[in-house]
Amino acid sequence: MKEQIASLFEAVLDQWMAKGQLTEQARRPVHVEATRDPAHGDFATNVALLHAKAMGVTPRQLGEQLITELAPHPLIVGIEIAGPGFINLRLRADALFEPITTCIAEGSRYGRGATTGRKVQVEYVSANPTGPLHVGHGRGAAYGATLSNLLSARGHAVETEYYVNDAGRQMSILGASVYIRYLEALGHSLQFPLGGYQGSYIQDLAAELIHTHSDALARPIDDLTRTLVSDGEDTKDAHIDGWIQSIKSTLGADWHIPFDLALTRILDDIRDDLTEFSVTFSHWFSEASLVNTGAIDAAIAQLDAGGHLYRNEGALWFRSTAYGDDKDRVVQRDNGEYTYFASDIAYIANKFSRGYDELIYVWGADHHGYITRVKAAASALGYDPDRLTIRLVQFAILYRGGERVQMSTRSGSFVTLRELREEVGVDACRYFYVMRKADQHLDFDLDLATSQSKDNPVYYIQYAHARICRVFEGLQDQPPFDLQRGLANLALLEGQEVLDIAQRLGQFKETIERAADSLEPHLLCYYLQDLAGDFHRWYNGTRLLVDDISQRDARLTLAQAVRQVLANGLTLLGVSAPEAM
RNA sequence: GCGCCUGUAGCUCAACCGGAUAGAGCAACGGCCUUCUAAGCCGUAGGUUGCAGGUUCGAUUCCUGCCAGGCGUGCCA
Repeated sequence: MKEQIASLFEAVLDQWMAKGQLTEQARRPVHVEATRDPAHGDFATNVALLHAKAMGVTPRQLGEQLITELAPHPLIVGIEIAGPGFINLRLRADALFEPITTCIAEGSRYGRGATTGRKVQVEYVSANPTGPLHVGHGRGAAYGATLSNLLSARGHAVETEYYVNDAGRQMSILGASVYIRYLEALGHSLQFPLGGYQGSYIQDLAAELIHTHSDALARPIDDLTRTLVSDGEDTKDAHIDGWIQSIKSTLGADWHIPFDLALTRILDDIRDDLTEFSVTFSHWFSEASLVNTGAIDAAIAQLDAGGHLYRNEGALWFRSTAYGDDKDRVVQRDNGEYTYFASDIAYIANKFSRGYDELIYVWGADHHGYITRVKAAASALGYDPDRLTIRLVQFAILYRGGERVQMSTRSGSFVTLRELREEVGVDACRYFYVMRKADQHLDFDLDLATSQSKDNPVYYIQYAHARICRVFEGLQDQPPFDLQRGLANLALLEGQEVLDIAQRLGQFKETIERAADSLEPHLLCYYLQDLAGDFHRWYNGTRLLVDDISQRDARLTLAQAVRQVLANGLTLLGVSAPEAM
């Protein structure tokens, strides 16, 4: 409907341009919006305000001219100029019910856009597989998944990806941690390194290693520790690196046994964890594959050929300052090892080579400093950095009993995503994570999320859905519901509440578009809360199952449309739409 | 120091790429259940949108400066 109205105005602007009254430069797109105040009619546009100055008349004068030249439309029954120059339009009552009809016709597809042909990749979570996901990863997971759903509903071809950091130093530390725990469990006396992974899951993995390999992997402790520097707050990095080196050289090919065990088990755990959270990926991309296929060498060679690299103090540097970075970045250390950033560069090249129109990265807010260098790398590789979008997700702060829950990875006292899910449930968890703008801190109130009370916004929406389901259950003793009869009698619907609902239903699609285009899923949360509120208000004052069959079915048709949109919206959020509560 | 983000009701947050009287929820107060779930609804109260300028018909929104808070600023990953 909006599009129809807008095109009427566009046609007038076209005429003006043809007659030379309006220049290309001064022309603005026509924006039609649903009014907030019923006194302003049903729809309004500010075209007159936008073009008045360029055309040398007052907005109200231009409005008058627009109205007289506007082609008549059978559904527009009122048109007037108001305020500083808004044009308010009033539609025939049955036209306002159009969203109901469309919603019923399209069902679960209602709200989805036509295929855009745009290919988008969303990479998110991508947590190091060195331990279970914690609550910080949870927000990125919920945000990325919901965003992907929205982009898909928007009509884009969406692929999702988890980048597995299975090649870096952190993974070596993980493998070493498991191996040291393994030695410990076999009775060797040693001090577990400060720089190792402390969590109890490491001991579990060591126990599994004993189960499968007995003591076959054990080596004399003195051989392993001979060259180690002492462990301490200042030397823990050197200490654990020493361990890694001695374990690798002593174990030789057997090193991959504890390493692969740890990687496989933890990655499986992460995958299960996310699946239970309704978060799945099209691809799991291995960083190690970039190493093995020579992709890193190739990418670095490409940068070198382009003159973007130089040597300094033995290291190889990328001149990212040429693209606005604060300082140049090392891609290869003086010891010959590539940095993590080198993998990132190869990964960027790999992604672009797969033909996506847009690459979206979802990162934790602590990665803020990496945006510039990654975009710089994309530019230096010859790609358009604007096709690469990076969204930062701020951390969630948990509150329990009004107190902030302290979390520390080091002490192992962090809250895992799994624990959070089990405490508050997937539905509340998914909803709470995305209900706020991603780049803002999120106060996650555990008490509120777990409370089965009216204060809990996710229940408010689900309750509206369940209520509608209950009404339909009440039909059992009555003549069956006839959808066609309902659609034919929509004109019997009365009251401002009904108009509000119909208007809201009509905004579902544009809400999805807006949320997808701005990468802000929280808009959908607010929309669903508003729609649920519209419904509760109507329901409270209107009995649906009345004796008059025509009236009854008209009301049930409206209820059905609301239920459909609530279900469609909740599905996009990864939240269930319960039939009973 | 530099860079980015954020300042809106007592609290947590909205405000449709500049629009009409800045909106919800919670907290406070007062009402509504013999009728489809009261996990609901209605009403009252609550604001100089951090401060000061600028741009314009119009600014919470855009620009500048200041104030306050957060994050980032490793040959770490």
